[in-house]
Amino acid sequence: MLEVISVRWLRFVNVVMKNGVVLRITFDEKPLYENVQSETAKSLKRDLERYLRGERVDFSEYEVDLSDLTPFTRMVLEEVRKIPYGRTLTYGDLAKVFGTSPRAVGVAVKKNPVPILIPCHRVVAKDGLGGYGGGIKLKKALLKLEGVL
DNA sequence: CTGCGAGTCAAAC
DNA sequence: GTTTGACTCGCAG
Repeated sequence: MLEVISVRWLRFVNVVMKNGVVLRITFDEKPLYENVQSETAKSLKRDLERYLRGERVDFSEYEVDLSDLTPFTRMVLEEVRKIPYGRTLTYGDLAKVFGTSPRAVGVAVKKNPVPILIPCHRVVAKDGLGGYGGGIKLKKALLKLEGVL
């Protein structure tokens, strides 16, 4: 079963779920037509709204689909997922964990299909913010929500 | 302080 | 094979 959640925030946060598993999250100009049925979807919608209001929320229980990604990318994203609310790591920190280069880490996190659930905005450059797929202003806004910056 | 070159390595072509 | 990054480091101006 396919479900869709759409939350207004800056633009819109659109979430697509299949059988209770989150396939992807995108930041769009327009909302998607919502279809929220399962308890999981309802719960995720509530959690998103709380999170975007600035409350501390833990998304680690939601299942995400990383099956299209390469093993390396999956590994990096799973590590990113462990970064706790309000904390950040640098690309270099993660590179050290895997014995790879900061640049390779950047390439990997850029492929994150489910921002927020996998908090790739918590990965920053050593001096500065680094980039963000959905635009740097989003990254800044998310970090601000969490009280970083 | 700022700028630039080189090193790095997974992915995409 | 070659090119390209959501990076870093080091070293000149």
